[in-house]
Formats: sequence, C-alpha cells, structure tokens
Amino acid sequence: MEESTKRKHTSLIHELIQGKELTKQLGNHLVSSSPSSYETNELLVEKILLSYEKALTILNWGSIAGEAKTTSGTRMDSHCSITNGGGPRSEVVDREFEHKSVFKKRKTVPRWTEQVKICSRTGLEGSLDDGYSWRKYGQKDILGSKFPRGYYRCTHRNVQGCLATKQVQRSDEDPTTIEVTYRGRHTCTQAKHLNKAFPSNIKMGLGENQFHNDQNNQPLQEKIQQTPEGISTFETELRVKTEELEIKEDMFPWSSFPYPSIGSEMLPESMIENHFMESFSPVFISPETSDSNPFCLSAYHLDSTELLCQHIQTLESDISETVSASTSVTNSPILDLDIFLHKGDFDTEFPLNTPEFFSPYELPCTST
DNA sequence: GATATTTGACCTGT
DNA sequence: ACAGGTCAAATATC
Repeated sequence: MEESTKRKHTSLIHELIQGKELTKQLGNHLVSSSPSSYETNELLVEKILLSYEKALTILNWGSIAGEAKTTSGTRMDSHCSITNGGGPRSEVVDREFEHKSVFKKRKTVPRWTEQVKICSRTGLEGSLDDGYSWRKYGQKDILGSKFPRGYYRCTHRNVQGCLATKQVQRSDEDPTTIEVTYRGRHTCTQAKHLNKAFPSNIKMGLGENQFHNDQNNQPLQEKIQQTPEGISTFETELRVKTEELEIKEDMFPWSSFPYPSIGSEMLPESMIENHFMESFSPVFISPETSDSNPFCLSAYHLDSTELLCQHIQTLESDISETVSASTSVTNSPILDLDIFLHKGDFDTEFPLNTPEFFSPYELPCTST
C-alpha cells in the first residue's frame, strides 16, 4: 500500500517534470515561431497533454487525490473547477466531465461563471453590458430556483458561426447578484475588437483563471433588460465577482497566461516550481486599487491540484489564439505577481480602475 | 421590413 | 419521467 503510493507519487513527479520540459521546448518554439514550426508546436502540445493526462490519471487513481472525489464519484477532473462553495453550479461543472474513465482528449466547450453584483439604487432601467451582442433564445424556470434562467447566444451566430452562449440567472441567496455562465468562446469579429479594448492595467498573477472575462476577452458586464433573471438597473456601480471559473479543455483565458508577456520559460517554470511543488496559495488579480471603481475581483486560493488543472487547461488551450489575444494586451498582467505571491490567506477585493473597460454599459451590445 | 424577444414545444441526458 | 437546454412560431420593437 505504502509502496504503491510511493510509486504513484514518483510517476506523478516524473510526468510533471516531463511536462515542464516539454512546455519549455514549446516556449522556445513559440519565441521563434514561424509558420513552419506549427507542426512542431502541435506535436509538443500533444506530448504535454499526454504527460499531464497521465499525471491526472495517477492523481485520480492514487490515494493522494482523495479530495478529487466528488459526491457523484471519482472524477479525474472534478477538481479542475475552482471551488465554488458547492453551489448549484458545481453540479453543472461536474456534468461536463462525466464519463471520466475515458481519458481521451475531449473537446468540451469551455464554461465559466461570473457573479455580477448589482448595485441598483435608482430605477429599473438600464443595461449591464458585457461588450458582446447577445440574443436571447430561451428562458426556463429552474427547479429550486426562484428566478428563471435566461439563455443567450451570440448575435453573430448565424452570420459568423460564433457559438458563444451564456446563461443569466439571478441568485437566490442574493437577488442583487446575477450569475452569468458563459459557454464557448466568441469567434466573431466583436471578440477581436474587444480584445484590444481590454484594460491594460488589470494585472493578474499566476493561476488566476479567475478573471476570465473570457478567453476572447469575455464580457464583464451583462446587459440585463427587464427580464426576470436580471435586475435592470445599475448605475455605474457594478461589481463583478468571478466566483467560479470553470475552464475546461480548449479554453484559454487570455487574461490568465499571456505567454508572450511572460516569456517562453517563465510560465511553466513558475507554475510548476512555485505552484505545483510548493502548494501555496496564489493570488491573482491585483489591479491598482481605487475606491472609485465598483468592480471588484476576488482572490482565490488554490491548492496544488487546482493549479495543476489550471496549468493543464492552459496547455490545452489554443496556443496560437492565445498568442494572438495576448499580444493585444500591452502590459503584462503578470507584473505584480511577485508582490502577491506568498501572501498567504487572501480574501480581498480589488477594485479596478479601468474606466475604459467598465464604463461602456452602452456598448452596442445586447440586442435592444 | 428587419431584428429581437417571448414562450410553449421539443430534444437530450440522466 | 424529469429537468435542463434549444428550437421556432408568434409577437413586439425599432
């Protein structure tokens, strides 16, 4: 028993080290990336994936992955989602990774949830715009929920084949909070446009998948109309609290790991050595504080398992797209990493001071 | 008239 | 069978 665990542990370390090395290689390739090296990159990515899948398998089967078990059984990637307090949403997350016994690479639709805190003081009119155009295609009463859930898809679905969707629902516990679950990435032109508009002064540290305003720069603001699932008015006071990030395969929150900014070797190195091996609690977002801004981000503590998953998510994401998206952000989100590392417990909100990012309620979005 | 929303029906997975 | 998710016809808005 003891011996078995030891062996698994050794294998796990081996796989992680291998993944690290491969990632380094990939990083080097990315630096000198040329069209001709694409295949090489792809090969490296495959290898890395394989290595991490093995590691995950070990984690899942081994005793060291005890916490990886969920109420519905052992799931190899159930721990890939950031703890969310066991709310209803965790169910959704788990469901995405059913049939775990099959370790085949799956192309799942990335999904993550943001909690939008609404501070409405005045009327009930207004909009909460996340920068994307959405079209409502359905609404459902959800069992056990007081408020119905609204289903939205990208307006450009038909024209540009953008498959991004989102679900909007008011929180039962806190009616002033709206839970927005995004699914899929935007492939439409507005995504590209918004990438550039993303604030450059939002700094993030390692592992923070949290602010995935989307791999394509997903929305932060939600345009809520007079629909029951949302609250209509907000002033400029809107707080976004990305409480849970569910990033699955194929998803890349550009805001999380801007490869180009980090440098070819920095990412994997720091992730593995600082996070995986030491299991500390990283802190993510560290925008310059300012009381003037209503948006607040929460920091999360991740254990090594979660970090591992996030790292895997990162590796599995579309590298080329990542590079593309990242290059649109001039400032490196990683800048403040050192400042926040090792800060231990952290449960602070970071108000963002990025008017260009938060103010556009009236962006040409959401249908009207 | 074009586009968006509403809402009951239908589909799918459990 | 049930719940969540999607479709699509009817309706509303610009």
